[in-house]
Amino acid sequence: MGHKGLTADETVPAGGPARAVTLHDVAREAGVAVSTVSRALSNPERVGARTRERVQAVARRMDYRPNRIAQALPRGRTQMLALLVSDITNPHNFGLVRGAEAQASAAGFLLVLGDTQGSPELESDHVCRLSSVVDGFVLASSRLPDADLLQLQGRRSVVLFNREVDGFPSVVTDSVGGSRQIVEHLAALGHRSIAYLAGPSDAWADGVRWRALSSHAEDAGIEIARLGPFSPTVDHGSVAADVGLSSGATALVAFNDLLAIGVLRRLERRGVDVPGEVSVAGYDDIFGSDFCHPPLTTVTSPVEQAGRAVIDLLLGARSARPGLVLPADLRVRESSGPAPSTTIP
Amino acid sequence: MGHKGLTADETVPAGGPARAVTLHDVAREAGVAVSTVSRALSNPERVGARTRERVQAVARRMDYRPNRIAQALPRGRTQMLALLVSDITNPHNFGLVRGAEAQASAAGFLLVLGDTQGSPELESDHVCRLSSVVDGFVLASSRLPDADLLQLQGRRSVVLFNREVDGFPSVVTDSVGGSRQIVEHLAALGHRSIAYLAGPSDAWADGVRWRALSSHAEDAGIEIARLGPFSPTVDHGSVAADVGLSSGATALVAFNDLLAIGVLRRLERRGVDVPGEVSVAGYDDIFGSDFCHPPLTTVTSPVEQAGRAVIDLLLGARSARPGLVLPADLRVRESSGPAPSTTIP
DNA sequence: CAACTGACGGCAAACGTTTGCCATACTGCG
DNA sequence: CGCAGTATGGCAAACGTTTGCCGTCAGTTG
Repeated sequence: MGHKGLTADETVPAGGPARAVTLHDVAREAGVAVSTVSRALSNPERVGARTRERVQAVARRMDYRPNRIAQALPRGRTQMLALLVSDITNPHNFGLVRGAEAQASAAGFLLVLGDTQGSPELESDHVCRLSSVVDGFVLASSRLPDADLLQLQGRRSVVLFNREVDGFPSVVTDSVGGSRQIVEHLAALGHRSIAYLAGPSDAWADGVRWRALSSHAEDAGIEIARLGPFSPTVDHGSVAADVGLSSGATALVAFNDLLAIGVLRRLERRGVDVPGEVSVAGYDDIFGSDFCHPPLTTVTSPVEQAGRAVIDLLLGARSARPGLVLPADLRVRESSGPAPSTTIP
Repeated sequence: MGHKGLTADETVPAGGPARAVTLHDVAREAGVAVSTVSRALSNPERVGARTRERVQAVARRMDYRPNRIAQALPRGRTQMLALLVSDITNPHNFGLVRGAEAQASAAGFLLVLGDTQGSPELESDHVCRLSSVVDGFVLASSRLPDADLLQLQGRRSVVLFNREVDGFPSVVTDSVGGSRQIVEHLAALGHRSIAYLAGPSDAWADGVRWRALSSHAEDAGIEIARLGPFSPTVDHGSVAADVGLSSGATALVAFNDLLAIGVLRRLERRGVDVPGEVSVAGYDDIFGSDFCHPPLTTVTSPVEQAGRAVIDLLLGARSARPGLVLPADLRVRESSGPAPSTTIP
């Protein structure tokens, strides 16, 4: 029979997937047992220098690549991690995904991505299908009930992003600090009445943001109303804008930038002057927030760093502490300005 | 020892990952052989009705979930697919990822995501690490040399997105049609000199777009220059804008929208009137192209559909033909207008 | 009633690794 | 020279599944 598994100069244009080189092939070629090859490659000090050299040379020459699936079985670990996000098309998640992918990849792990589309059922589905495949989960903005999370934690390690549950390592952006800054900013501009355009009620961040906003508003003697909930998409910004405007508030704070940008677009189309008649602010500082019209005042957070942190936590790196809160700072742009009443004294 | 693997009402707060229920457990409980359980679940007509019922009931009661890794070994297929993109933070890819994830997931496949950061080495790296794990690859905007692709195809099935190589199934957006429409549009507005702000020279789409633009420009008797290459990011739009402007062209066509948006931002900051002094156009119609300032004239394409198509192709669905070209249409917005010389006759 | 047929269930060998344990051979020491 | 101790390499059993093959038993047919 012909050679096979040479350094890959064979041309197999139509052929089915050529069988990969296995430990057995290398062992046969090197004249040793498979176990020896296995050790020579993954546990080098366990085998004599002479054989080690020879085996490694043969393996290199034959272009041997361990089969990760086969490794995973006896090891019980797959070196794969899952990242579940609620909306893969939300730019907010891009940075998270990239940070996580980079960090996982640096640690020799593969990242499996899942899009839960904001549905707890789909999320639960994904978790089930993945739990025999991955060593751990990153659940970003998870909408799973606490009980389900607890149960999952029994089988796999889990890290939460932008959600806090007792007993879970998590990374969150400082929504309450951000909210405080929003309120202070609006208060300083003379706003006395704010409308919060809420996100999905099962989104953890929605509750946190609302509570922080309302408590700080109360402290500052500012009226605040919660409107919605609205789907956090640009499209649904239209409804939100109309509802917000009719509430009579002079400032609209949206659950996130997707919604805020939608609001901005709607207001522009309706001919409402921003920030002349009404100010708008959001959360996340997503791609586009800096060049929409007018540029959006929003709470920014180091999301790529969050992606890395979340993987570190999952991998049990000492450097990452369980309850990491990433700083979130208000970035003031042109969508917020003095309250209308104060401009006409 | 206590029960284990019951329907999951056990609370293991601190415990290590509880061992999962296996075929053996079910077999023992049901008093049959493992092979019978296996068949009862995945090949039901192969086993008698009475036993089948019983086994299935036991499996359900014990909450048995097949271990995908263990299944993959004898089957030789993992039911996982890889999607490699050159830049996960490019909004253009969001739709692709979502479409692909949805379609894969619908077919019972898992999607492994890789970010190659535009580097052929990183791409090759990912491919190696993934090839024992996934059943197939989607390479989006791959920068791998043809030879490497051919070699990979020998081991795994491969589908290309936005790149065409002989012998490979691929999905591309109709860059040449889009380019024609750009040139026609600009010509109709009186432009006589265009600058193409090129992307990375190893990007397949860059070559296609440039050739299509220049050939149609020639046909229309329009001057066209290729400037760059530029990194296709918003940040590098600044350089591109300056270079483009100094070329004296009245219209700038950017390699993609990321670059185009960067150009727009730079021009606005420099006080250059768009489209009064210069028109700008791009490709992809990404998130943000419709609300940047001014809204960008660009070539749009059904990218989520592309994501689905690419998976269909990989899975060998009959419905998807090997050389799929998705329509790309020019979306005219405010960033393009009459050439300056024609407005002052 | 014997022989044939098909349905059904079990045994065991894969799949490609890892790893505990054992046998051998070599080292150095008394 | 004999012994203990150690370095080295091989055997074989896992890991959890799938699947080819075979035996058994019931049902059918002549």
